[in-house]
Amino acid sequence: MPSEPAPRRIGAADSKTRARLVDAAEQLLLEEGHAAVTSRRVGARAGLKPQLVHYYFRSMEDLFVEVFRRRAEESLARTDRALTASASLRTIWEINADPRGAAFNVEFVALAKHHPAVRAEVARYARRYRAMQLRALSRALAEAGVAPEDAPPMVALLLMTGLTQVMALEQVLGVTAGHEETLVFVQDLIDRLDGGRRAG
Amino acid sequence: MPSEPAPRRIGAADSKTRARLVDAAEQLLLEEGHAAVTSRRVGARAGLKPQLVHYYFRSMEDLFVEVFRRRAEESLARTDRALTASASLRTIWEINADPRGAAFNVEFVALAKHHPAVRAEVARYARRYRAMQLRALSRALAEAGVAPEDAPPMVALLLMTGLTQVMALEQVLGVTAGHEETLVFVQDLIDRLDGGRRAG
DNA sequence: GTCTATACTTCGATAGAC
DNA sequence: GTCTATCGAAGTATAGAC
Repeated sequence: MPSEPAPRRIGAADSKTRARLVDAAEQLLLEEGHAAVTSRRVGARAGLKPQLVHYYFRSMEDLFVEVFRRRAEESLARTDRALTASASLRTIWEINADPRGAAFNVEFVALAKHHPAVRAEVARYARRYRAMQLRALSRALAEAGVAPEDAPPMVALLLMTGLTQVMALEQVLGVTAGHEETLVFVQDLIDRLDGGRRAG
Repeated sequence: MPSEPAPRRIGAADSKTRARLVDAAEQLLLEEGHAAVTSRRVGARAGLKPQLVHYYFRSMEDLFVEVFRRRAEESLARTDRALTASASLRTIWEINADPRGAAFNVEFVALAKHHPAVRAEVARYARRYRAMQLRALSRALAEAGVAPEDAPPMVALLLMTGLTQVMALEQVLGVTAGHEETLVFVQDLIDRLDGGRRAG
């Protein structure tokens, strides 16, 4: 049987040096975009030799996946805590409207289009996040007395997600016409629903 | 006075060769993402020497701007034609739901984050497109008998834009849970509004 | 007005030293 | 288990020939 072409050795996953490289990659990704995340620049940012990137990660794609995974897990945990503390419509909206992570999304969606490993990881996270929010929103809408026929939780969730994402994205471009008006409208709606429970 | 540092000569804007380079760049952008749009690869795709890219464009960023501008103008013209022919809610929705261009958006938003010239061009287009749609949607909602207090046109437009964008984006990831349900819901709503004009 | 020869930088990756 | 010396390929851009 044709043995594998001698895989090169990869550093331990719990290495301190490895964590520093992931930190550096994350910073570069946020500040300058994924095109700036090269082994040389990551090494320089971490104060380490660039070759170490290739020692700890089989490829640059692997490094991207690791950066994403770390942030995604943290984000899921934070959202879970917030929803456990309070599952009101207001809380769910605020979690969605939080612009942190919007810059990340832009970079990782672009990466996902052409890197299968990144795409798989982003998709996995998107599904978990969606399911978590859907559970909370279903309950919150029911408690607010909104009938599922009038506003199916999944439809409401996609509308909310889309709205916050498009506004975060336009913020980057400096296009903010209508944002304030829309935020006021949505928050009024939520106040009415959250306040007047079982009122319709 | 310190004269400019000798700008190098740039090819004519109406050159046939130049158009071929823009075509090649557009193809590469769609197929493999903006990271694949390098002078070498654009040249190869066009069947030309890579140096020609630098003859016709002062920088790679200029090439990106040109690719974007060409598509954006075409898209604006197409939308304008569609809205002139029919300004119903259904038409406006269908224009938005058209997934063509979604792949482009992902690439150019990522580029815009770190290339000022691209950002300015994308923002300019976004504003024009938004204004064009807002005019049409305001009229369509009024004709359907929807009061601006119940559904302000700007709010409705941002919701619609966000919804179609987030679905197009998730399509790329292979995450389509809830999409069908949401499409049916929206289309039912539109049918009711477009059909029962002045019904409320 | 058009194109090419060439310079110089940076890239990802690996083989082998400690 | 950790790190470095080094490679070949690919990147942008310009000066100068036609």
